[in-house]
Amino acid sequence: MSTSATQPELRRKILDVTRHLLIKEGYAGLSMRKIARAIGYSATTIYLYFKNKDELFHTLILEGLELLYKQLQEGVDGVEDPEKRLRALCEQYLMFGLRNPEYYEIMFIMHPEKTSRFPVEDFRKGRRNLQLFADTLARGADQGLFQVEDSRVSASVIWAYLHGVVSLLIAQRVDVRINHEQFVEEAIDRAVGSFRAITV
Amino acid sequence: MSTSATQPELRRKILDVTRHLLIKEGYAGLSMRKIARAIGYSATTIYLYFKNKDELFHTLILEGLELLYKQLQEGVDGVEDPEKRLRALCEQYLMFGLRNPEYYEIMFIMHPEKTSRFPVEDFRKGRRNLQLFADTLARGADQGLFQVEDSRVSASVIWAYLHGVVSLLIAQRVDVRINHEQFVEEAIDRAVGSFRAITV
Amino acid sequence: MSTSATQPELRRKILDVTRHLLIKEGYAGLSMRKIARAIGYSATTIYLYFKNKDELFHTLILEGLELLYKQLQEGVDGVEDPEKRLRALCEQYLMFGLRNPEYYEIMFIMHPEKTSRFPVEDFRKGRRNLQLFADTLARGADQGLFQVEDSRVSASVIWAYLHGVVSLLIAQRVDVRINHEQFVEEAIDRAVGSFRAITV
Amino acid sequence: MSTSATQPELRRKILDVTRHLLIKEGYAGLSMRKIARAIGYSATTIYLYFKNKDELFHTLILEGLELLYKQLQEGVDGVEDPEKRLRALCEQYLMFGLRNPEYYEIMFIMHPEKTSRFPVEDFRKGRRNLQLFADTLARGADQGLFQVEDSRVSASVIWAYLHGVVSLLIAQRVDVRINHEQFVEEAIDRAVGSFRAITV
DNA sequence: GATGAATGAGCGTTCATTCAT
DNA sequence: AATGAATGAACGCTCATTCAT
Repeated sequence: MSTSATQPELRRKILDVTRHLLIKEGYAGLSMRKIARAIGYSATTIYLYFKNKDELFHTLILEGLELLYKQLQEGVDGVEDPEKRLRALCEQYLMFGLRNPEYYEIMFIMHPEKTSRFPVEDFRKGRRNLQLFADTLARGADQGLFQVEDSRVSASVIWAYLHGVVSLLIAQRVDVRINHEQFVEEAIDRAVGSFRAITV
Repeated sequence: MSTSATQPELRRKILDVTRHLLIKEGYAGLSMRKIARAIGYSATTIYLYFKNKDELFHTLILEGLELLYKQLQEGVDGVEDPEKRLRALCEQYLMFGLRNPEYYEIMFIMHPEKTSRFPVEDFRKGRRNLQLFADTLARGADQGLFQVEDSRVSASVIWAYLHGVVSLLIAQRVDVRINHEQFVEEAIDRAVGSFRAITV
Repeated sequence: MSTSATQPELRRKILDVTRHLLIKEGYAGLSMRKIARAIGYSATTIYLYFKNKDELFHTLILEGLELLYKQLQEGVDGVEDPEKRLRALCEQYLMFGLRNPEYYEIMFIMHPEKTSRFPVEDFRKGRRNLQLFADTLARGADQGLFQVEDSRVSASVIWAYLHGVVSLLIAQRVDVRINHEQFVEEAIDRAVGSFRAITV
Repeated sequence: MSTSATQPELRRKILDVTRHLLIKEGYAGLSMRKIARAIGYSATTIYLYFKNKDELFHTLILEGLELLYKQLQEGVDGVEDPEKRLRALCEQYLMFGLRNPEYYEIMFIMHPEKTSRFPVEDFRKGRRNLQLFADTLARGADQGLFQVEDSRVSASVIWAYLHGVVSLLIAQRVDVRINHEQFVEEAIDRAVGSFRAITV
């Protein structure tokens, strides 16, 4: 698929190390040489496993999107009630973002100028995640539980909310004197609640 | 305040040009030499007005925070009704972000690796903006209109929501097939609505 | 002869592929890895057949000189008249250069910095080609048909003429608005004619 | 004209050093770093005087073409007799090539793959030199002294001859046991002679 | 008040080559 | 007979920054 697989463990190591360096350095600050130093190999070696920097990051993006999709799916597996499903999606999304800030950074925060160089395949994978939200919203709307006009728009709105929460936390921009768990919980509550149809 | 102020107009020009270049080039793509070329002075000259690149950007961040504060204030000026105030704050915040993506980028999106080098002063200025939300929420809660436990936490939540909306839009991550105005409007509606106390 | 000959067909394939790649890529743009990819073997394999890049090219140079010699010989085979022989040699030389620009490039155009590393053997082979010209000139002079003082010098002169024609054409330096066939023909005519003894 | 002139002597020095390194290293083997080392400055400094490697070489090419033109012109200045003019042009051309092998290398030997990146301006300058030959040939033909059909074609032919002589000598491919002066002289004699109309 | 001159560090990438298997 | 794994050196180039004037 990508440059001959040669030694799978090292390939894995490169991906993992890159991922972790991303937290400290960010995309812009991360160079092939730094990655090489961190894995204890020469910079040239990385090119045995990835055609170039873009491909390395593209691989990480795909992995992240895949992982997120799996976690979202598992989160809703067997859950029938639309609101419970929606809540589960939100929780899974936040959990994913907070537990995998490195993945999150390249997946959703990286500047579009860089992003645009990656194949559309990525975007398709990304949309699949959004669709999970849209489907759940649509189903809830059908059952009269959610107040939704256009499920795709609403899914984007809730995604934006969650994205805001994750990215502020990752960037350590939420005041330290605030209880982060309480913050996250309230964010979920209100996000989910904002879709609830008022039933008198 | 910072490096001998010598010739105020030039200092201003540097800041403005930098800000405008930020839109086109992004932070990573912006170099001192490019700024120099754009203002028609030598690169060295910039160092007469700003100690280094960090300080230049730090100044812009402070300006942005100030500008945002002013716009938020103006938006609520004379508006008494808490919900209308909250809505106005949301609208102003979004408008600021979407009209000044350069400011927004360095203020709220830039990687912490960069940010951490900036003085705490910035964060204080940032908190002042959040406080406007908190105050409005608190006032609404006092009047029984909002359902709020800890106004600082809730302010952070609504800020996160708005931040999500702005940053997805700036990063051009919102599906082009979605009506962006509708998206923004719904985002505001739900965000504000999520604080409304249910009054039967 | 050079590095254990192991599997003759593969050795042959490496040489041929290299030769063909030379046309597209030129010497500078040609790397061992590209050759390896083109023959469908690993880069390491080439080193089983050739000590290093130099030896590979050296082998090609020798082959080229050999091929040129054969073609020159065939061209004059059975031709008795000195002027016709000389003309045939010129034609064969030009034909060889224009039909095998890859060979020609490494044989006669490549920078001496590279060439100097090659064994003198090559130059001996090269001289043999020149000798064909010298012999023909000498014979013509003996018969009073050519005006030649030192046949080796004169052979070098005519070689230089032909080399100029080939290398300008290969390097695409001859104005496109000029009829190249006419150019080549005139070049041969004058070159041959310049040796003709004036017989009134 | 090209990157700010800053310190003219250093700019000159870069050009001269590059020119001389070209003999030893050839175009392909010559790097910005090598040039930098040779002038005793950092590689970065070169970029203060030339936008990039291409511009540096392009400047040299233009200089060379200019210099050649001047020498050709001076050589025929005041010379009326067409054959003497033609001979003078040949002599000047050869002298230029042999005395400035570095200029000659980039002007006429460098691979077209590189050449094509240079502006057409260069080619125009190059054609101007060829035109001097063509004009002289045409004039001689008008006077019935030269046997010329198409002066542009014939000029190309004589240029090819001369180019062959220069490039073989520069590349040190002419047998050392041959008297080079004799070789050059004979080359000129025959080249010029080949245009002479046979007058009985 | 402004700049010309210069640089060391770093970037992504390619290369010929080696060595153990 | 062939290769997978790895590397040091080099490439063209850009960057933020310094310093003397």
